[in-house]
Amino acid sequence: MPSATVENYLKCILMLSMDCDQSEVPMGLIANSLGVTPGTATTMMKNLQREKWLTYKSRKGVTLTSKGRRLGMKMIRRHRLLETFLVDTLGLDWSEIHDEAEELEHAISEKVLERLDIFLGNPQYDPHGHPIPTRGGVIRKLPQKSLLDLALGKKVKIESILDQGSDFLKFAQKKGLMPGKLVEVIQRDEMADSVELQLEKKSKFSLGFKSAEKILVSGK
Amino acid sequence: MPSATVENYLKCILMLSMDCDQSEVPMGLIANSLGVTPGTATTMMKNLQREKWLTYKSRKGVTLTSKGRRLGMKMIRRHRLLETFLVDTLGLDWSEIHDEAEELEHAISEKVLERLDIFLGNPQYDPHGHPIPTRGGVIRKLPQKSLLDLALGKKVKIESILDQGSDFLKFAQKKGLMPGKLVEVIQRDEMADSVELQLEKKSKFSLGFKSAEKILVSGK
DNA sequence: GTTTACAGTTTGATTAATCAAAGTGAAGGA
DNA sequence: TCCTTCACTTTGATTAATCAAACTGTAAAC
Repeated sequence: MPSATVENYLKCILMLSMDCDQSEVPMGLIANSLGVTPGTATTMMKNLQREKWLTYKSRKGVTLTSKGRRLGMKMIRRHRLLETFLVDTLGLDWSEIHDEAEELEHAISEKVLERLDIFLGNPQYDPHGHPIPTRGGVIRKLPQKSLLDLALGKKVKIESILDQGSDFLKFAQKKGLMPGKLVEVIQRDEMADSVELQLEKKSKFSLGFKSAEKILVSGK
Repeated sequence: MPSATVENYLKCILMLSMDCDQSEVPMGLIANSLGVTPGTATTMMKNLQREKWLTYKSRKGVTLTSKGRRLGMKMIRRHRLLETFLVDTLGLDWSEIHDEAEELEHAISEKVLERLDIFLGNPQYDPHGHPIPTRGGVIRKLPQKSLLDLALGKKVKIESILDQGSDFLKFAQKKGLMPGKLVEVIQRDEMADSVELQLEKKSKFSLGFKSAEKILVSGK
């Protein structure tokens, strides 16, 4: 059985390969997002290759095997179902669940997870609007449109928040930037690098481009 | 923060010191119940002493410090609350929850645990009838009377099952030997080393002395 | 084409947890 | 008192995961 460390590496590599959308994930990204030194990542990739989780090409990067992709997907499923449980059932704060789920995902068995899934009513999205992979490892695509791509004056529904950091999430929650809420971009200032937003029944506020890009909205 | 291994050692030592009722717990018992070699236990005890979890006397045994007892008790609380959750909320089988809780207890935070406690309605006993320590580390005593100490023909309530093994638990569950059920000893055979039992609305069956001793009943 | 910068690799060491097997001390039998 | 036994301790080795720091390959910059 894979260790918690192996589970973390594979989940991380899968997520990187999903958003960089490149089959070959470079060492640097991996080391960086797991907070280990490059040497550690290199050593680890060789071990993971030996156990057929991925293929590793020196100075190129790694590609998950289907075995590796399956485990990575399983970890994402666990993580997101756990986050859903922590918010919906136990009432934890939206911004504090990531780290909790990060621990629990390595300790929960398949059996308990599937019971939890049933108990929660087979949710499709976690509290941040991220799609939960099915038991078979299929995951819905996120909308590709963010607040940055939005025409002025158009009201759209927030779908997903692309940030796991508790600081940004705390801010987003306070402002009402949460999945399901309606939002409108009323101003856009290229020079100031920011957009001005209006949420229903809330006062206006503005958001830098970098942050606005993290708020995904429905495509219609 | 203590590792899962340290948490296991301390929980184990606390449980041993509670049922052997001796402040000094011998090495052999510890090594045996954790399934490690004696040498491993000795080495570990020295490390645990260095970090003030216990005091270790060579060839005598170990005694938990109050810091050690507190952590051990916290682990028992986590374990039993988790078992309660797995049975009451997720509907897992009575006999399959021990190992699941054994993993989860190292991954769940104080915060999540206390939310879970509230969600479950502050249960006093786990599904096997074992008392759940309070947040402050106080634990109720188990009844001291087992089916072996019972006068013939007296109907009493089952309080607790002193066995974590899934085989015995599966058997007990099938027979209806569960906390809350009423039971009566109708025969007792010293030679055959067994007692004959009658549960309400069930057929009679018999139980060896060793097993009968694991079924605790109310004192009245 | 050289050169250089930097991404990535190698090497040597460390820490926690473990085992096997050799060694030892103390309590009870002779 | 001496000896034996067995519980416990010591020693030397292993595995997974990590780091710091020295080294190297390659692609872009000159």
